[in-house]
Amino acid sequence: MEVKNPLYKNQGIHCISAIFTVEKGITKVLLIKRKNNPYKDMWALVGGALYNNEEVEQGMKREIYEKSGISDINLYFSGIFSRVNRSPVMRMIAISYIGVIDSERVNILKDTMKTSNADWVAITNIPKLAYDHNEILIRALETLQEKIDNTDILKSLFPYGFTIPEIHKTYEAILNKIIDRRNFRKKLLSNKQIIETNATTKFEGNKPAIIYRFK
Amino acid sequence: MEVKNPLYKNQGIHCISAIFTVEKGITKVLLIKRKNNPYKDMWALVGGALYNNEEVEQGMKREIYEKSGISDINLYFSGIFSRVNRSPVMRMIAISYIGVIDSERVNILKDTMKTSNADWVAITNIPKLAYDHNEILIRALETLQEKIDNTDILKSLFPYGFTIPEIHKTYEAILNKIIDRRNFRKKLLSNKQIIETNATTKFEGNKPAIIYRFK
DNA sequence: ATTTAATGCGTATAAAATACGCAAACAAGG
DNA sequence: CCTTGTTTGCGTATTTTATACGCATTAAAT
Repeated sequence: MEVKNPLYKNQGIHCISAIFTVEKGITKVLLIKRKNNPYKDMWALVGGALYNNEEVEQGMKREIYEKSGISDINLYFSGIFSRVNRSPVMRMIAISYIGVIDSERVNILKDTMKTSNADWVAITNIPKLAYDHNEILIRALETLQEKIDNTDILKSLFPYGFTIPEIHKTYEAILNKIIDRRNFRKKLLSNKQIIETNATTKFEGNKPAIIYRFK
Repeated sequence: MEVKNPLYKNQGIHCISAIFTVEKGITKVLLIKRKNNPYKDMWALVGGALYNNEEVEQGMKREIYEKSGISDINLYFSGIFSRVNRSPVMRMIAISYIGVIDSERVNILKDTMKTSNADWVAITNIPKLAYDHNEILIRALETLQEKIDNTDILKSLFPYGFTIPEIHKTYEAILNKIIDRRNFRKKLLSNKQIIETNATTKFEGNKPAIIYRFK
């Protein structure tokens, strides 16, 4: 069967991911620099067009892998962006997800088929991005805050273990507000997924912190 | 600019809505009977293809209006369904929303350009639907339960007022579990959006109930 | 030894959720 | 007219969760 109605021909899906990390209490997002038009040489969130032979989440992960090298990441739905002229090329509807990763665990590809650069950029320092990616990023930050308590976001940030002060600082960075240190500890340790190791930090000029890890 | 890569040509978006109501403690969803192929004469959720000149939520509301006559409804995002062959015609990605309405407030169109019938069907009695709409409906029911406490869903079901026993029964129907009557009352009345009228129900063989309404 | 700074543990209070007792209001039936 | 059956409406007691905050412990620096 062939569709005749031109009202819905040549639509496409953009799979856009806001990939976050937190470095020393600074929330950052992965941006790539576009090699091609449209928006050549502009910074953008990671993403691209969905292929006809793949599902949306699969397309997200392929784009993430192709443009950053990241291959193992959990994604969470964030939003849909369908302004009619959001792409100058053809009608494209963006579906956006968020993901979180420990930036020290991965080496980001700086040059690929379609990107000439890539970097973790503090969310307080975001330039004008391609397409409507600034808007997508704003929604992504809200999603990040909404999901932090009921997903493995914190776990993704500390694959090798963490101290309570470390993870507390990260939590505050994501929520962008002060959380009582002692109450945070209590809530965190009531989580059965967290186990204490017998290691501690050392040589930092004050009391060493116990290292925990996620099951 | 023209897109050459055939990997993402001729994709389309399905805007699919699961519109719910609750009648006497029975949760029901609006189904329409398709007039055309594919899936001619099968029941389906309300929806259709997004036009190139409209945004997703706009397309949802247009489809709802065209196929049911409902024109005033709040929608909440539910899910994305992108199985490669979910449509036999061309590559279509479904975006689904839920909405809730008091079925007594509207007259559903039974015959339109594209539908030969329409009805409120109890969720325990859903037939095999067109496309992947059974799957979309399962997700929609989850969304309905997730959103009931933090949206105007209950308000939509009682546009003219309600008694506590009525709304309690509806709440239990949606969550599909027993909620303590007295605690539900307390929680509901702590909501500042609810005001007491000086009317009560009458002549029902027991104590009359006070009629409340939403601001 | 003392100071300084951060960690780890504890208690007290407030707010929200849950469990459940019981009187008041009405219709129906003797 | 009084009793029975049923549902509404209001109340209290308990548990759980969230919030506020005091203070001793540990280690480096002096």
